[in-house]
Amino acid sequence: MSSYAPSEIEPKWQAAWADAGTFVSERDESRPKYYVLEMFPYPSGRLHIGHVRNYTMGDVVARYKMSTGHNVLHPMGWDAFGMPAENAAMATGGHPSDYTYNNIAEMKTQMKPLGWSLDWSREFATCDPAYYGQQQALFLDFLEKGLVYRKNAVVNWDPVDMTVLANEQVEDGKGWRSGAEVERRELTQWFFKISDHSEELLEALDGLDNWPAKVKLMQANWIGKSRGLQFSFSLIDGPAGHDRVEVYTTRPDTLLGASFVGISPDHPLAKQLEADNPDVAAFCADVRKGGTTEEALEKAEKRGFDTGLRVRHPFDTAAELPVYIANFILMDYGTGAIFGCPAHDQRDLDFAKKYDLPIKVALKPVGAIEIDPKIREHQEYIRDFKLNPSEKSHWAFGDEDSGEIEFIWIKDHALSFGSYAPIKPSKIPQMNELMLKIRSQIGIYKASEGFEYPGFSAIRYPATVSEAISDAITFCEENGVGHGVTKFRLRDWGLSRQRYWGCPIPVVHCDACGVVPEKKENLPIELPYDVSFDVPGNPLDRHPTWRDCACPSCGAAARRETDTMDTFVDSSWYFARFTAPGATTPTSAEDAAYWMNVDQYIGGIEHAILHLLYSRFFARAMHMTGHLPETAKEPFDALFTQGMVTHAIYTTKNPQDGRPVYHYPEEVELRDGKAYLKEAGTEVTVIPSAKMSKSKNNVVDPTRIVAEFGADTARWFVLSDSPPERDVEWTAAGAEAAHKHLGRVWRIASDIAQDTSPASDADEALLKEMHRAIRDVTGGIDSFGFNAAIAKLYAFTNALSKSKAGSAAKRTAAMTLAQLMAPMTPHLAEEIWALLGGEGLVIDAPWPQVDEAMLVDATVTLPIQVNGKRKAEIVVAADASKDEIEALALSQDAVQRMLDGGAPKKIIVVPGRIVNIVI
RNA sequence: GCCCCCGUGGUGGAAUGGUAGACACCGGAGACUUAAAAUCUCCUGACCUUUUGGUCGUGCCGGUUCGAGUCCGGCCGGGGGCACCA
Repeated sequence: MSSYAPSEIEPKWQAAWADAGTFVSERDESRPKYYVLEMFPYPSGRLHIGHVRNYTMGDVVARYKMSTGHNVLHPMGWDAFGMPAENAAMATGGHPSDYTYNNIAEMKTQMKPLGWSLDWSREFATCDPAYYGQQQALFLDFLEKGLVYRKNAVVNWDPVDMTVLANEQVEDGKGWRSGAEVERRELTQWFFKISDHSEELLEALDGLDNWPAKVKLMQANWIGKSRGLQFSFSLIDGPAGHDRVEVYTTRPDTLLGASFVGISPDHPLAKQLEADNPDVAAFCADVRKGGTTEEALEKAEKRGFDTGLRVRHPFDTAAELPVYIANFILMDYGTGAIFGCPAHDQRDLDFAKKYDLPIKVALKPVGAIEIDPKIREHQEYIRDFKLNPSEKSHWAFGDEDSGEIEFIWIKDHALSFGSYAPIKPSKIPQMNELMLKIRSQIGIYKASEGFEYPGFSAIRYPATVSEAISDAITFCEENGVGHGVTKFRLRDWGLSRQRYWGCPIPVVHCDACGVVPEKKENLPIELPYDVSFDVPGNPLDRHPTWRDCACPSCGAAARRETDTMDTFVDSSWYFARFTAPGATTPTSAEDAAYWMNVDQYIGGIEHAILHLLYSRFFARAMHMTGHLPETAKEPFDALFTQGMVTHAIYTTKNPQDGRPVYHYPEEVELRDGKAYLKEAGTEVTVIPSAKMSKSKNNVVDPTRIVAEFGADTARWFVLSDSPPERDVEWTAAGAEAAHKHLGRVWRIASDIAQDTSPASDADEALLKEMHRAIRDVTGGIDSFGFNAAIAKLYAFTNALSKSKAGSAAKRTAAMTLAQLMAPMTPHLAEEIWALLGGEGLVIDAPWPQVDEAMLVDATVTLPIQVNGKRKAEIVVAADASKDEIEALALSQDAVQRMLDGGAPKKIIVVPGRIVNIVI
């Protein structure tokens, strides 16, 4: 007998599907459509095992939906613009276009052997002029609708290379090539007005029932709706044109604790002072060093410059507050100016300590806990006591000598005060209990003595912080201090990139007419091929002729925009383009109406915010400009975010310099639970579950796996070992086990094909097992529980292998097994289907149906618990009454022993589940 | 720094609030074989116990419940994102 030979059967069935045109989708109004999409790849040229997992998950869904009568759209393309191609051109002298298209060809040859049910007839790359030309048309329509505009924005500027850097090109605040300290510099840039849609993008999240809750939460946090107070401090003797400082605060209830005002270095007042005062200019230049990321700004040491200017407190006109220029205030958020309340904000506290500013306590609890008046005298002890050094959110303040604690501070809940026992490590448990007690009372607070404004504290006995905020806004409005406003953290989407390998922005700069949109008939505005990458900066800027053009408005000589689009633009509508990839407009109405929305979208959690939010915005903008129907405003009906494929790293230390040396898995052998180098015998340190990285030599190459074991093994393994949303660790042993199992299935099926045994009384048990398998596998696929579905397939295979059933029942069971495996291991399934005489292709066969009658058992096993601990087990008829169950449960030896002659207090019988006896 | 997620045997993991460890890997024992490979069968959370059986056990500390891996509060540890990587 021959053996399982994937290298023979896989190409055979791939050819069969291709000949039958199985995966080419066409509109068919008579069948329900199903659009399954995996996030398309960047063409790195190297298929990664992570791609294999991502596309196999989509393939399982696609093939399953084909078997349930759906007209499935499952396309593939390339997210082909971006920096790696330019970096490669700079490093090796090639051209980004050649690099990209070669990579696409290479990756496609690596993808085909995996047997995914992709409709390659719809393939495109975002760097195809046919695609980006339509993107330019969309841009022009958006521009006309007022969805795009220009404004200044900050970029990372490398002063040596004279070029803009991406965040990933900034390392420790320095340019990756030049090593020069990066500066934040303003440039005029194009923006999409996504912020106009903040409210709607936030509210519509509620309707996305089949999105992971965590993605929705991340997006909601990103959009960052907040209610606060906007008001102005009047400036004392400010420079001309600056008589007040407008601030926005989400904590107006702490206004009485204000001790300084901070403005962004990019604030108009700061810029005025910068022009007038060299010291200010020096400070501003200094804080502009470093990258633009929020992380870099947050982590940077908080620094300020005392401008010498003073403002008046709106409620205490005798109090004057200093105005600082501070490096942690963003011009993009709120008004670019804040007031600092050190008593109730950690960052403000750090700042106040550093610049010796007053710390005014504005809030305190009222109620059971008495306030110790010594508190204010002991402010110098702030942070001198920690209840637990690792608990950053809890602070205790007090008298070091006596050990008396006067109050504690619980993060996010303003200040809480108390007077209680001395602190000693042994007392910490009691302290925690006390803190919990205080927690239950916090929020009932008022302004503390000494910082009151008549009328302000009187109104403030709200139950929660949010009520306090809302009361404070009302109070301020009534007293003519500012007004309540709603703000969003979401900023407009800057799409300009000063780079070559992207979609050119189709506008023209004319001396007479200004910024003029290109005419649609001139699209696509194609990238010139003859460019060089030997010097940094944008080759489009340096090109001798490309910029030259005629003004679309007046016809005079003009210059093209040389900025290209952010690659997120490319990926914000490709899903719509797949519905009509050849259309001469961005979309076609019939195709969009039929195929949209994406029924199931699958991709990495790393795209949870930006890509998905931008796509949601784009779908709305495309609807506003007539390119998508109203129903496609939320383009992804269901979203699934899958985990990474990880692999152990094998490392030893270089004896000379102690640096790590990374070894390929093939160089390592495992013995007695330890790892050794095969040649030298040196013991190797194993770092499990690490992200794959070329430099760490732990990348798994799918092409090699397919060559060694076949595509079905690779597909089976990436689905089998972990829940899809979690990371899976690739192990050689796991891959071999998967391969062995598929070989076993093949052998079992071959044996059954030869079997002629008559029907037996084991038939029913096997068929019952089969129906349970149908139920569980179907449920597993429906709920993205692929690993659970595969576990069930293992169990069913074991049952089939051991069954003494006759050949007819076994054949039925094996053919059903083939069908249930077909979404995961389609080649093997086709082979078995054909071997056992199945009609046509298994992919065309209707999905097996569960016979409910076959799922019912006559008896049921119930565990018996005593006080929640399992003590015995009883077998009862499925329809046994509660009384019968109770009686039988109580008669168990183990139960009698526990009862020791007494009577149970209570018996809980959960039918079909469990019995719990309370004694 | 801010936001989000995760934590169960030697390993990956399973478990509508209801028998923790399904299924698989590793390991062990056996069958087959001249032998090996392949294959097949059985065992495999820890501790105590001759068997029977018992105790403990889902990162840590508490809480809710007849019953908690699951729900709640507080931590600890690991990972992802933070707007020019895609």
